[in-house]
Amino acid sequence: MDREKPVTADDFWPLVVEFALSQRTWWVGLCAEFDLTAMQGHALRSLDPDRPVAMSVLADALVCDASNVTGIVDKLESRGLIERQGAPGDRRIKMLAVTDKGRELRTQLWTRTMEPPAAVAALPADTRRQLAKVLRAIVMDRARESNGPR
Amino acid sequence: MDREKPVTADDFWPLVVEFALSQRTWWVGLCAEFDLTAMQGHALRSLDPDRPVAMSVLADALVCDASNVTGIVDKLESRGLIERQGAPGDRRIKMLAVTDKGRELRTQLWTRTMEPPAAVAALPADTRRQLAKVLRAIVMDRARESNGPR
DNA sequence: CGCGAAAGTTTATATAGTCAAGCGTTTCAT
DNA sequence: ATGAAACGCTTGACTATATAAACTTTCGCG
Repeated sequence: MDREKPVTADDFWPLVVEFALSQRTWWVGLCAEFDLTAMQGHALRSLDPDRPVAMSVLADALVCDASNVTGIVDKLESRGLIERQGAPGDRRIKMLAVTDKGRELRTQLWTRTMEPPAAVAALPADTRRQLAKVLRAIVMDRARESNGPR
Repeated sequence: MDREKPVTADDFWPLVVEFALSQRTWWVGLCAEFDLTAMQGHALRSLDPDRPVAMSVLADALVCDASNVTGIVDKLESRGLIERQGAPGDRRIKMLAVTDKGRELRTQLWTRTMEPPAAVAALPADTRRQLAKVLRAIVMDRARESNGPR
């Protein structure tokens, strides 16, 4: 079974890509457990129950168009998970607040999300720390690129 | 700028989730450079130019429904990147072959994909090798889980 | 006041994902 | 061999998501 093909340094990036791809179905499946689509899950995850944000802020966080957020928010709101609220001082803005129901679901989702697969849990703390460093660097790298020249 | 918040081992898994989100837009953008959607990119990437496979095999690789693959393959075929071929001995099966044009595009896509972000390229080779080992274990773990009890 | 920009929504079009039904083939038990 | 069941792929209906354009309401500012 385990063909002992040696692992080289150049395997790293391809494996990151492979890993990222396997992420997709994992997240979709996780969200499905709560009757959420992947984007709805991301949205609920992004929202801070203690600090409502404008829709445009959520759009930025999800890296998607504002018009798109309308539909996603519609769905979450129709399920009573979040609420559109007016913003003081600017009637154009709609602040997104997480309801109690939403807060609870969000916690459950978070709990499930944080259950690492066996292979991850088995990693030595030091390795996890190293990987965390790399991932953070990549995430920040990408964020800088996509926010780009301000 | 760089706030020196220390990275802990427990940051790893949360960062994977974060990474998943940033990965989405990265891949979508990459594929868009070649006028491919994310799934079309995945499909083209999955197909082996030297070894045609049945549509159902591609469906498994993409972890999506067979009916879905029909449309994706339609698009790729209409652009002349792949071809449906009959299978010897079973006329139900359609084998997917990558055309010369598809082979070339696939190579370009692969080349772009394999350009590691600066954060990765900067890692010492030994670190990359170590981390590659870890990731391979995780990826294989996931694959085992989703293919499940055969 | 009046102009332009911003925040959200709406509409149209295209891609996906799911599920059910359909069609031609193949397998297999009898 | 033959008929029922299983298989491989396609279709159709429905929903979700992405993108782009037009539109509404509101704000900021000269």
